[in-house]
Parts: sequence; structure tokens; C-alpha cells
Amino acid sequence: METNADNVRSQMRKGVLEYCILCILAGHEAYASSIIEELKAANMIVVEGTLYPLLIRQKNQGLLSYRWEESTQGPPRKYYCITQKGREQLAEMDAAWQDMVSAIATLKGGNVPVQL
Amino acid sequence: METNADNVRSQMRKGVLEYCILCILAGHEAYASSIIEELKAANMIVVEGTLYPLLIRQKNQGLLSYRWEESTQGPPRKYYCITQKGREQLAEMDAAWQDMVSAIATLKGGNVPVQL
DNA sequence: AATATGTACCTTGTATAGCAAAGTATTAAA
DNA sequence: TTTAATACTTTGCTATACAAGGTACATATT
Repeated sequence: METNADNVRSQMRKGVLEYCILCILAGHEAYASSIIEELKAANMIVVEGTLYPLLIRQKNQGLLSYRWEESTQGPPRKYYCITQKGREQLAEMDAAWQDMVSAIATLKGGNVPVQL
Repeated sequence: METNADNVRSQMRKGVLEYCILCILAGHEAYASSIIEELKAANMIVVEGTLYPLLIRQKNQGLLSYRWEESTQGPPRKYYCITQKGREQLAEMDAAWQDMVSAIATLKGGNVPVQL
């Protein structure tokens, strides 16, 4: 069963996930399952059906690249890493994120009606 | 022409707008055009085609109510105000927003790979 | 050898949010 | 009467997340 709180979080996350992926990969390489674990550790739950298409989209945009690597316990893993173009996109997203945080702070703080 | 920065901001805003509307209306009544002005003042640009359906959605969910009021300069205005249910939803969204801000902070800070 | 389990990657169909563009209605000024 | 300004509304499109299911590989179990 999906609670209202789940839904609220899901809706609020739209578009921000792409930013999260770049944040993670800016720090280190990772493969899909490990990215999900890392997001889960940050209380940002994501399912596979969301993440895989997102990674493919970002790869096709030139923001990410990947390499295959054998695993000692299971099938090979697709390790993604951020590209130069990805870092540029990340910089834009950092700015956009800061703007949004500021905007919310402004709206929360300023309870003064606009005079028209 | 739409720049990449515009698109980045647009995508990152998905789902957060609903929260912004409740934040604004928690402070004071407002009608659509004045809400757009207020969002613009907070650097959160929104167009009519986005806002009107959103207000109608939130009204249908019982989060908002409205009343008509004559204007001295133009057609009558639909003044929206937040309901009790809307305030409860706002409280949930406050929590979800804080969670998301924390999650991003965690992802930005923690550049330690997950060990699997 | 055959089967089951765990890990990892991928695809399809659906719901929904935001946006561009166009439309309707009211008021007042030229 | 026409034009402009203000305000509300609708339609069609694109993109994002999700639920659900599928494929492939490696290892352990029978």
C-alpha cells in the first residue's frame, strides 16, 4: 500500500534524481545496484525501473560513460563514471538546486502579500 | 529559444511547485496572477498553463478553496486559500522537502564509495 | 546433470507534471 | 466599435517515475 507520505516524496523528487546521480558519480564510479544502495542510505528510495532508463538517458546525452567489470560474485557490472560534459551539467544543476532552495526559503519566510 | 539552464531548472522543479503553492497560500490568500508574480519574485518562473491546472487539482483534492472577488481593474478574481487538509498536506511536504535537502547534502558530502 | 538462488541488467505500459499555444470572458480606454 | 489589458481555461505534447515482468550469468544444492 502506498501512503500519502510516499506519494508526496515521489512527486517532490521528480527531476531531482538526475541531479542525485551526477552528485554520486562526481565522487566515484558506481554501478546501478550500488547507486540504489547509496540513495537508500540517503533516504532517497529509487527502484530499478526508474534508475536504469535514467542512466541510459544520461549516457546518451554524453553526461556519463561506462565500462564493464567482472564481479567475483555474480554477473559482470556496468560501472558508470561522469564525463567532462557531465561535470558541466552538474555545475548548472548545482546552481539550479541552490536557486530552488533559496526560492522555497523566500516563500516560507515572506508572508507578505504582493500588492497589485 | 530554450537554454540548457532553463531546462535544468524546469526539470528540477517537477513536483515541487505544488509545495510552493501551499507555502504561499499558507501565508495569505491569493489569485493565480498574483501567485505567478510571487513565484517570479522568488526566481521560480511558472506559466499560466502550469499553474491553473495545478490550482484546480489541489482544489479538487480539498487542499484549497476559493471565492470570487470583484476587481477594480478587470474581470473578477478567484482568490484561493488553504484549507485544514491543505495545512496537513503542507506539513507532510515540509518533512519531505527537508528529507530531500538532507539527502542531497549527504550525497554531495559523502564521496565514499559503498563497499559491496 | 539439473535445479534453485542471488545478482545484475533491461523493457513495457501507465500515470502524472509542466509547458507551449490557443481560446474565452470581462473591463476600460481610444 | 475597436483595441488593449486582465484573468481564467483547455488541448496536445514531452518527459519523469513507477509497477511489473523479463533476460542473463554465476554459484550452490540436489
